[in-house]
Amino acid sequence: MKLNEGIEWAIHCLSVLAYLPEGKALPAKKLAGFFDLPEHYLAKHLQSLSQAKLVKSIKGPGGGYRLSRPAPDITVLDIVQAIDGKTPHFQCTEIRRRGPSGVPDECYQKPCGIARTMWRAEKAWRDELARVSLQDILQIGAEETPQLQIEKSLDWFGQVIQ
Amino acid sequence: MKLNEGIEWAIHCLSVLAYLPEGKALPAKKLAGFFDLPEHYLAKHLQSLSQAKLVKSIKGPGGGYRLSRPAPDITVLDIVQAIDGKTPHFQCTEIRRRGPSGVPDECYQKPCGIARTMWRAEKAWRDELARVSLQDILQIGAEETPQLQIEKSLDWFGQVIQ
DNA sequence: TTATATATGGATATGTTATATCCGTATTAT
DNA sequence: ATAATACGGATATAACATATCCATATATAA
Ligand code: SF4
Ligand code: SF4
Repeated sequence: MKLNEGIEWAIHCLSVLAYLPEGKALPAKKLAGFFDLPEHYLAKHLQSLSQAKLVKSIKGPGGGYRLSRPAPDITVLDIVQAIDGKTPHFQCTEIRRRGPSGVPDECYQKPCGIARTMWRAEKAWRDELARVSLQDILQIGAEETPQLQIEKSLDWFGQVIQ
Repeated sequence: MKLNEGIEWAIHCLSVLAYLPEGKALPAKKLAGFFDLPEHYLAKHLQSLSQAKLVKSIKGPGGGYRLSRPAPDITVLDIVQAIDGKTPHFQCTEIRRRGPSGVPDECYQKPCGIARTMWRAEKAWRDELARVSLQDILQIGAEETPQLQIEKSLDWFGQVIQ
Protein backbone atom coordinates (compact mmCIF):
# COMPACT_ATOMS: atom_id res chain seq x y z
CA MET A 1 0.00 0.00 0.00
CA LYS A 2 1.28 3.41 -0.91
CA LEU A 3 -0.21 6.78 -0.15
CA ASN A 4 -1.07 9.02 -3.07
CA GLU A 5 1.97 11.01 -4.07
CA GLY A 6 -0.27 14.02 -4.51
CA ILE A 7 -0.46 14.36 -0.74
CA GLU A 8 3.15 15.42 -0.58
CA TRP A 9 2.58 17.83 -3.44
CA ALA A 10 -0.54 19.28 -1.88
CA ILE A 11 1.01 19.98 1.51
CA HIS A 12 3.94 21.68 -0.15
CA CYS A 13 1.73 23.75 -2.41
CA LEU A 14 -0.48 24.88 0.43
CA SER A 15 2.63 25.84 2.35
CA VAL A 16 3.65 28.09 -0.52
CA LEU A 17 0.18 29.57 -0.83
CA ALA A 18 0.29 30.42 2.86
CA TYR A 19 3.01 32.97 2.11
CA LEU A 20 1.06 34.74 -0.62
CA PRO A 21 0.50 38.45 0.00
CA GLU A 22 -3.08 39.48 0.65
CA GLY A 23 -5.18 39.63 -2.49
CA LYS A 24 -2.79 37.64 -4.66
CA ALA A 25 -3.18 34.20 -6.19
CA LEU A 26 -0.82 31.64 -7.69
CA PRO A 27 -1.78 29.71 -10.82
CA ALA A 28 -1.20 25.99 -11.13
CA LYS A 29 1.46 26.53 -13.73
CA LYS A 30 3.66 28.52 -11.41
CA LEU A 31 3.21 26.15 -8.51
CA ALA A 32 4.23 23.32 -10.80
CA GLY A 33 7.26 25.30 -11.83
CA PHE A 34 8.29 25.93 -8.25
CA PHE A 35 8.46 22.22 -7.45
CA ASP A 36 9.18 20.97 -10.95
CA LEU A 37 5.99 18.91 -11.02
CA PRO A 38 3.86 17.83 -14.00
CA GLU A 39 1.65 20.83 -14.55
CA HIS A 40 -1.57 19.20 -15.65
CA TYR A 41 -1.54 16.47 -13.05
CA LEU A 42 -0.85 18.93 -10.28
CA ALA A 43 -3.79 20.92 -11.61
CA LYS A 44 -6.00 17.91 -10.95
CA HIS A 45 -4.90 17.80 -7.35
CA LEU A 46 -5.42 21.52 -6.97
CA GLN A 47 -8.95 21.01 -8.22
CA SER A 48 -9.44 18.44 -5.47
CA LEU A 49 -8.21 20.94 -2.93
CA SER A 50 -10.58 23.47 -4.41
CA GLN A 51 -13.55 21.10 -4.17
CA ALA A 52 -12.60 20.38 -0.57
CA LYS A 53 -12.71 24.14 0.04
CA LEU A 54 -9.14 24.27 1.23
CA VAL A 55 -8.21 26.72 -1.50
CA LYS A 56 -10.16 29.31 -3.39
CA SER A 57 -9.71 29.39 -7.14
CA ILE A 58 -9.81 32.54 -9.20
CA LYS A 59 -10.19 32.30 -12.95
CA GLY A 60 -8.80 34.58 -15.56
CA PRO A 61 -5.59 36.57 -15.84
CA GLY A 62 -4.03 37.25 -12.48
CA GLY A 63 -6.02 34.38 -11.10
CA GLY A 64 -4.92 31.12 -9.58
CA TYR A 65 -5.23 29.67 -6.11
CA ARG A 66 -5.01 30.98 -2.59
CA LEU A 67 -5.86 29.55 0.80
CA SER A 68 -9.53 29.73 1.59
CA ARG A 69 -8.90 30.00 5.32
CA PRO A 70 -5.97 30.73 7.63
CA ALA A 71 -3.24 28.12 7.97
CA PRO A 72 -4.09 27.33 11.61
CA ASP A 73 -7.55 26.27 10.46
CA ILE A 74 -6.32 23.72 7.90
CA THR A 75 -5.21 20.36 9.26
CA VAL A 76 -2.99 17.84 7.56
CA LEU A 77 -5.94 15.47 7.73
CA ASP A 78 -8.01 17.93 5.70
CA ILE A 79 -5.35 17.91 3.01
CA VAL A 80 -4.87 14.16 3.03
CA GLN A 81 -8.58 13.51 2.72
CA ALA A 82 -9.01 16.12 0.02
CA ILE A 83 -6.49 14.27 -2.13
CA ASP A 84 -7.02 10.68 -1.14
CA GLY A 85 -10.70 10.67 -0.26
CA LYS A 86 -12.41 9.51 2.88
CA THR A 87 -12.97 5.88 1.97
CA PRO A 88 -11.60 3.59 4.69
CA HIS A 89 -8.36 1.89 3.70
CA PHE A 90 -9.52 -1.43 5.07
CA GLN A 91 -12.41 -2.67 3.03
CA CYS A 92 -14.13 -5.77 4.28
CA THR A 93 -15.26 -8.11 1.52
CA GLU A 94 -17.39 -10.14 3.90
CA ILE A 95 -15.62 -13.39 3.30
CA ARG A 96 -17.14 -14.72 6.52
CA ARG A 97 -20.39 -15.04 4.62
CA ARG A 98 -18.88 -17.19 1.93
CA GLY A 99 -17.94 -20.82 1.86
CA PRO A 100 -19.44 -23.76 3.71
CA SER A 101 -19.83 -21.98 7.04
CA GLY A 102 -21.61 -18.89 5.77
CA VAL A 103 -25.09 -18.17 6.98
CA PRO A 104 -27.75 -15.81 5.59
CA ASP A 105 -26.94 -12.12 5.46
CA GLU A 106 -29.43 -11.10 8.11
CA CYS A 107 -27.43 -13.05 10.70
CA TYR A 108 -24.60 -10.51 10.50
CA GLN A 109 -25.81 -7.50 12.39
CA LYS A 110 -22.66 -5.43 12.61
CA PRO A 111 -19.08 -5.29 11.40
CA CYS A 112 -16.96 -7.96 13.03
CA GLY A 113 -14.06 -7.48 15.42
CA ILE A 114 -11.56 -7.61 12.60
CA ALA A 115 -13.11 -4.74 10.71
CA ARG A 116 -13.58 -2.75 13.90
CA THR A 117 -9.95 -3.26 14.82
CA MET A 118 -8.75 -2.07 11.45
CA TRP A 119 -11.04 0.94 11.50
CA ARG A 120 -10.02 1.87 15.03
CA ALA A 121 -6.41 1.94 13.86
CA GLU A 122 -7.34 4.14 10.94
CA LYS A 123 -9.05 6.50 13.33
CA ALA A 124 -5.86 6.73 15.38
CA TRP A 125 -4.06 7.61 12.16
CA ARG A 126 -6.56 10.30 11.26
CA ASP A 127 -6.60 11.71 14.78
CA GLU A 128 -2.86 12.11 14.65
CA LEU A 129 -3.07 13.91 11.29
CA ALA A 130 -5.85 16.14 12.56
CA ARG A 131 -3.64 17.23 15.42
CA VAL A 132 -1.22 18.95 13.04
CA SER A 133 -2.21 22.13 11.25
CA LEU A 134 -0.73 23.73 8.18
CA GLN A 135 0.48 26.42 10.55
CA ASP A 136 2.45 23.80 12.48
CA ILE A 137 4.03 22.63 9.24
CA LEU A 138 4.98 26.20 8.38
CA GLN A 139 6.44 26.71 11.83
CA ILE A 140 8.62 23.63 11.55
CA GLY A 141 9.63 24.64 8.05
CA ALA A 142 10.62 28.10 9.22
CA GLU A 143 12.89 26.57 11.83
CA GLU A 144 14.45 23.87 9.71
CA THR A 145 14.54 25.00 6.10
CA PRO A 146 18.09 25.80 4.96
CA GLN A 147 18.71 29.55 4.84
CA LEU A 148 19.75 29.39 1.20
CA GLN A 149 16.47 27.76 0.22
CA ILE A 150 14.49 30.43 2.02
CA GLU A 151 16.36 33.11 0.11
CA LYS A 152 15.86 31.38 -3.21
CA SER A 153 12.17 30.99 -2.47
CA LEU A 154 11.85 34.67 -1.68
CA ASP A 155 13.62 35.51 -4.93
CA TRP A 156 11.19 33.33 -6.82
CA PHE A 157 8.24 34.90 -5.10
CA GLY A 158 9.45 38.34 -6.04
CA GLN A 159 9.67 37.35 -9.68
CA VAL A 160 6.34 35.59 -10.10
CA ILE A 161 4.21 38.05 -8.14
CA GLN A 162 3.88 41.39 -9.77
CA MET B 1 -5.34 4.02 -1.10
CA LYS B 2 -6.64 0.56 -0.36
CA LEU B 3 -5.22 -2.00 1.99
CA ASN B 4 -4.25 -5.37 0.58
CA GLU B 5 -7.28 -7.62 0.52
CA GLY B 6 -5.05 -10.44 1.68
CA ILE B 7 -5.02 -8.92 5.14
CA GLU B 8 -8.64 -9.81 5.65
CA TRP B 9 -7.98 -13.30 4.32
CA ALA B 10 -4.96 -13.79 6.53
CA ILE B 11 -6.66 -12.78 9.76
CA HIS B 12 -9.54 -15.09 9.00
CA CYS B 13 -7.27 -17.97 8.12
CA LEU B 14 -5.19 -17.56 11.25
CA SER B 15 -8.41 -17.52 13.26
CA VAL B 16 -9.32 -20.87 11.79
CA LEU B 17 -5.85 -22.28 12.38
CA ALA B 18 -6.13 -21.24 16.01
CA TYR B 19 -8.85 -23.85 16.48
CA LEU B 20 -6.80 -26.70 15.03
CA PRO B 21 -6.31 -29.63 17.39
CA GLU B 22 -2.79 -30.16 18.62
CA GLY B 23 -0.54 -31.80 16.05
CA LYS B 24 -2.82 -31.16 13.07
CA ALA B 25 -2.32 -28.89 10.08
CA LEU B 26 -4.59 -27.39 7.44
CA PRO B 27 -3.46 -27.21 3.81
CA ALA B 28 -3.99 -24.11 1.70
CA LYS B 29 -6.55 -25.87 -0.44
CA LYS B 30 -8.87 -26.50 2.48
CA LEU B 31 -8.49 -23.01 3.88
CA ALA B 32 -9.38 -21.65 0.47
CA GLY B 33 -12.40 -23.92 0.40
CA PHE B 34 -13.57 -22.74 3.79
CA PHE B 35 -13.74 -19.11 2.68
CA ASP B 36 -14.29 -19.71 -1.02
CA LEU B 37 -11.08 -17.92 -1.92
CA PRO B 38 -8.82 -18.40 -4.96
CA GLU B 39 -6.62 -21.25 -3.88
CA HIS B 40 -3.33 -20.33 -5.50
CA TYR B 41 -3.44 -16.70 -4.58
CA LEU B 42 -4.28 -17.51 -0.98
CA ALA B 43 -1.32 -19.87 -1.06
CA LYS B 44 0.92 -16.92 -1.83
CA HIS B 45 -0.34 -15.07 1.21
CA LEU B 46 0.12 -18.14 3.36
CA GLN B 47 3.69 -18.28 2.18
CA SER B 48 4.11 -14.70 3.35
CA LEU B 49 2.73 -15.67 6.74
CA SER B 50 5.15 -18.56 6.76
CA GLN B 51 8.12 -16.35 5.97
CA ALA B 52 7.04 -14.00 8.73
CA LYS B 53 7.07 -16.98 11.08
CA LEU B 54 3.45 -16.57 12.04
CA VAL B 55 2.60 -20.04 10.79
CA LYS B 56 4.60 -23.19 10.47
CA SER B 57 4.30 -25.07 7.22
CA ILE B 58 4.45 -28.83 6.95
CA LYS B 59 5.01 -30.44 3.58
CA GLY B 60 3.68 -33.70 2.36
CA PRO B 61 0.47 -35.63 2.94
CA GLY B 62 -1.27 -34.58 6.12
CA GLY B 63 0.73 -31.38 6.01
CA GLY B 64 -0.40 -27.80 5.70
CA TYR B 65 -0.21 -24.88 8.05
CA ARG B 66 -0.62 -24.30 11.75
CA LEU B 67 0.12 -21.42 14.07
CA SER B 68 3.75 -21.15 14.99
CA ARG B 69 2.96 -19.62 18.37
CA PRO B 70 -0.07 -19.16 20.61
CA ALA B 71 -2.79 -16.74 19.54
CA PRO B 72 -2.08 -14.28 22.36
CA ASP B 73 1.44 -13.86 21.00
CA ILE B 74 0.35 -12.89 17.50
CA THR B 75 -0.78 -9.31 17.00
CA VAL B 76 -2.88 -7.94 14.20
CA LEU B 77 0.07 -5.77 13.33
CA ASP B 78 2.18 -8.88 12.83
CA ILE B 79 -0.34 -10.17 10.36
CA VAL B 80 -0.78 -6.89 8.53
CA GLN B 81 2.95 -6.44 8.12
CA ALA B 82 3.47 -10.02 7.03
CA ILE B 83 1.05 -9.45 4.15
CA ASP B 84 1.60 -5.82 3.31
CA GLY B 85 5.23 -5.37 4.22
CA LYS B 86 6.82 -2.80 6.48
CA THR B 87 7.46 -0.06 3.96
CA PRO B 88 5.99 3.25 5.18
CA HIS B 89 2.83 4.23 3.35
CA PHE B 90 3.97 7.80 2.99
CA GLN B 91 6.97 7.95 0.74
CA CYS B 92 8.67 11.28 0.40
CA THR B 93 9.92 12.01 -3.09
CA GLU B 94 11.95 14.98 -1.90
CA ILE B 95 10.25 17.53 -4.06
CA ARG B 96 11.63 20.25 -1.83
CA ARG B 97 14.98 19.65 -3.48
CA ARG B 98 13.61 20.23 -6.94
CA GLY B 99 12.71 23.36 -8.80
CA PRO B 100 14.17 26.86 -8.54
CA SER B 101 14.38 26.89 -4.73
CA GLY B 102 16.18 23.60 -4.28
CA VAL B 103 19.62 23.61 -2.73
CA PRO B 104 22.30 20.91 -2.68
CA ASP B 105 21.44 17.61 -1.04
CA GLU B 106 23.81 18.02 1.87
CA CYS B 107 21.70 20.92 3.12
CA TYR B 108 18.88 18.57 4.02
CA GLN B 109 19.97 16.86 7.18
CA LYS B 110 16.79 15.11 8.25
CA PRO B 111 13.26 14.36 7.09
CA CYS B 112 11.11 17.46 7.14
CA GLY B 113 8.11 18.15 9.34
CA ILE B 114 5.72 16.89 6.69
CA ALA B 115 7.33 13.48 6.49
CA ARG B 116 7.66 13.28 10.26
CA THR B 117 3.98 14.11 10.67
CA MET B 118 2.91 11.44 8.23
CA TRP B 119 5.17 8.86 9.83
CA ARG B 120 3.99 9.72 13.33
CA ALA B 121 0.43 9.06 12.19
CA GLU B 122 1.47 5.73 10.73
CA LYS B 123 3.05 4.83 14.02
CA ALA B 124 -0.23 5.59 15.80
CA TRP B 125 -1.91 3.23 13.33
CA ARG B 126 0.60 0.48 13.96
CA ASP B 127 0.48 0.95 17.71
CA GLU B 128 -3.25 0.48 17.63
CA LEU B 129 -2.92 -2.69 15.57
CA ALA B 130 -0.23 -4.01 17.87
CA ARG B 131 -2.57 -3.60 20.80
CA VAL B 132 -4.90 -6.29 19.44
CA SER B 133 -3.89 -9.93 19.47
CA LEU B 134 -5.25 -12.82 17.49
CA GLN B 135 -6.59 -14.04 20.82
CA ASP B 136 -8.62 -10.84 21.14
CA ILE B 137 -10.04 -11.40 17.68
CA LEU B 138 -11.00 -14.95 18.61
CA GLN B 139 -12.62 -13.74 21.80
CA ILE B 140 -14.75 -11.20 19.97
CA GLY B 141 -15.61 -13.79 17.36
CA ALA B 142 -16.70 -16.26 20.01
CA GLU B 143 -19.06 -13.68 21.45
CA GLU B 144 -20.49 -12.36 18.23
CA THR B 145 -20.46 -15.08 15.62
CA PRO B 146 -23.96 -16.37 14.84
CA GLN B 147 -24.62 -19.72 16.51
CA LEU B 148 -25.50 -21.33 13.21
CA GLN B 149 -22.17 -20.35 11.71
CA ILE B 150 -20.30 -21.80 14.67
CA GLU B 151 -22.11 -25.08 14.20
CA LYS B 152 -21.45 -25.18 10.50
CA SER B 153 -17.79 -24.43 11.10
CA LEU B 154 -17.54 -27.26 13.59
CA ASP B 155 -19.17 -29.59 11.07
CA TRP B 156 -16.65 -28.55 8.47
CA PHE B 157 -13.79 -29.07 10.88
CA GLY B 158 -14.99 -32.55 11.66
CA GLN B 159 -15.03 -33.44 8.00
CA VAL B 160 -11.68 -32.06 6.91
CA ILE B 161 -9.67 -33.24 9.91
CA GLN B 162 -9.30 -36.93 10.09
C1' DT C 1 -15.07 44.07 -28.04
C1' DT C 2 -11.29 41.15 -28.45
C1' DA C 3 -7.46 38.66 -26.90
C1' DT C 4 -5.39 36.40 -23.12
C1' DA C 5 -4.93 33.83 -18.94
C1' DT C 6 -6.79 31.00 -16.05
C1' DA C 7 -9.76 26.98 -13.83
C1' DT C 8 -12.75 23.00 -14.80
C1' DG C 9 -14.28 18.51 -16.23
C1' DG C 10 -14.13 14.79 -19.46
C1' DA C 11 -11.58 11.74 -22.20
C1' DT C 12 -7.71 9.15 -22.89
C1' DA C 13 -3.08 7.26 -22.59
C1' DT C 14 0.59 5.14 -19.91
C1' DG C 15 2.79 3.00 -16.04
C1' DT C 16 2.60 0.48 -11.81
C1' DT C 17 0.66 -2.40 -8.46
C1' DA C 18 -2.65 -5.87 -6.98
C1' DT C 19 -4.82 -9.94 -8.10
C1' DA C 20 -4.76 -14.48 -9.96
C1' DT C 21 -3.05 -18.59 -12.30
C1' DC C 22 0.29 -21.94 -13.71
C1' DC C 23 4.25 -24.86 -13.57
C1' DG C 24 8.43 -27.18 -12.11
C1' DT C 25 10.80 -28.62 -7.99
C1' DA C 26 11.49 -30.12 -3.25
C1' DT C 27 9.82 -32.54 0.64
C1' DT C 28 7.45 -35.97 3.28
C1' DA C 29 3.92 -39.40 4.75
C1' DT C 30 2.13 -43.70 3.41
C1' DA D 1 6.95 -45.56 -5.64
C1' DT D 2 3.03 -42.61 -5.24
C1' DA D 3 0.48 -38.95 -3.72
C1' DA D 4 -0.02 -34.74 -1.19
C1' DT D 5 1.72 -30.84 0.06
C1' DA D 6 4.69 -26.25 0.25
C1' DC D 7 7.64 -23.29 -2.41
C1' DG D 8 9.47 -20.07 -5.85
C1' DG D 9 9.50 -18.26 -10.40
C1' DA D 10 7.10 -16.89 -14.42
C1' DT D 11 3.28 -15.03 -16.43
C1' DA D 12 -1.36 -13.17 -17.29
C1' DT D 13 -5.10 -10.01 -16.12
C1' DA D 14 -7.43 -6.36 -13.71
C1' DA D 15 -7.42 -2.32 -11.07
C1' DC D 16 -5.54 1.84 -9.93
C1' DA D 17 -2.24 5.76 -10.03
C1' DT D 18 -0.05 8.85 -12.85
C1' DA D 19 0.04 11.95 -16.67
C1' DT D 20 -1.57 14.37 -20.77
C1' DC D 21 -4.80 16.58 -23.74
C1' DC D 22 -8.79 19.10 -25.14
C1' DA D 23 -13.10 21.74 -25.13
C1' DT D 24 -15.43 24.94 -22.35
C1' DA D 25 -16.37 28.55 -19.03
C1' DT D 26 -14.89 32.65 -16.85
C1' DA D 27 -12.55 36.68 -15.74
C1' DT D 28 -9.06 40.39 -16.78
C1' DA D 29 -7.16 43.85 -19.38
C1' DA D 30 -6.19 46.31 -23.54
S1 SF4 E 1 -15.46 -11.21 9.74
FE1 SF4 E 1 -15.02 -9.00 9.65
S2 SF4 E 1 -13.31 -8.75 8.24
FE2 SF4 E 1 -14.11 -10.83 8.00
S3 SF4 E 1 -15.51 -10.67 6.30
FE3 SF4 E 1 -16.70 -10.34 8.14
S4 SF4 E 1 -16.74 -8.14 8.52
FE4 SF4 E 1 -15.10 -8.58 7.02
S1 SF4 F 1 9.80 18.68 2.61
FE1 SF4 F 1 9.34 16.70 3.57
S2 SF4 F 1 7.67 15.79 2.38
FE2 SF4 F 1 8.52 17.48 1.22
S3 SF4 F 1 9.96 16.54 -0.13
FE3 SF4 F 1 11.10 17.14 1.68
S4 SF4 F 1 11.09 15.41 3.10
FE4 SF4 F 1 9.52 15.06 1.49
